Amino acid sequence: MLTKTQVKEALHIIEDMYPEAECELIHSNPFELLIAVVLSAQCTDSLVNKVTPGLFAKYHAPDDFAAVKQEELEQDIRSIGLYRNKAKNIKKLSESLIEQFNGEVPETREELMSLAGVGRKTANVVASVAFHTPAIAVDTHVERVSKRLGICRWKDNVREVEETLMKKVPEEEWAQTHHRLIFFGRYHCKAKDPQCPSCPLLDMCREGQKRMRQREVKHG
DNA sequence: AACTCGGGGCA
DNA sequence: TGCCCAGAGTT
Repeated sequence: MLTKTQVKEALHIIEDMYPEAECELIHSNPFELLIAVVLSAQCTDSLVNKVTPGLFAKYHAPDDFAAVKQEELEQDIRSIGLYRNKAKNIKKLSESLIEQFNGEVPETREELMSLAGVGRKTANVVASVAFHTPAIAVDTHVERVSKRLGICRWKDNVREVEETLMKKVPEEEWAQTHHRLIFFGRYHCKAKDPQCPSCPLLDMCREGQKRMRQREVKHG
């Protein structure tokens, strides 16, 4: 397990790898952020960012999504893929926002998670980005990178990964940590094809060391 | 913990 | 073609 100091160093190195890495999920209000995060499931943000300007020019509040016909909403988000499920999810989410919170996006993680179609990851993103509540959103990249590097244990579940990160990263860096690990996981520490030989974190990486040893054996 | 959902993008 | 993608709900 990496120490707090080692984690800090690792995050610093990652930041140098992606100097312009910024949060792509910034929206003018919590509702738009919430919808954008739900839309981003199983696809990249750049894809979602293609439809959100037009989408939010047309829909401004939960009432608008609740009122529109499902087929029409499907067409409005068709280009991001999985559009039938996502249109259905957004309508259900909007309806539960109206029912439970009078159409206002709640601020706590617990309240956010009580909404239809909102799980731990989405709740943490919205709580942290929109309401500046200290939280770390753990998605598949964050989880994989944390485990490979040795920030947390291999057997940790999402909740435990989250807790470990919160312990080892200063609170003021939680939001940016999420995005650093995402970029690193997406472009370098890839799920099926990690680029260990060219990785600046190799020296401190548990999984990287292991993979390099296996590589040596394999190649003689 | 292991499925199910299921479309666009890219090699 | 085949494989992946910044998840959530259900069993």
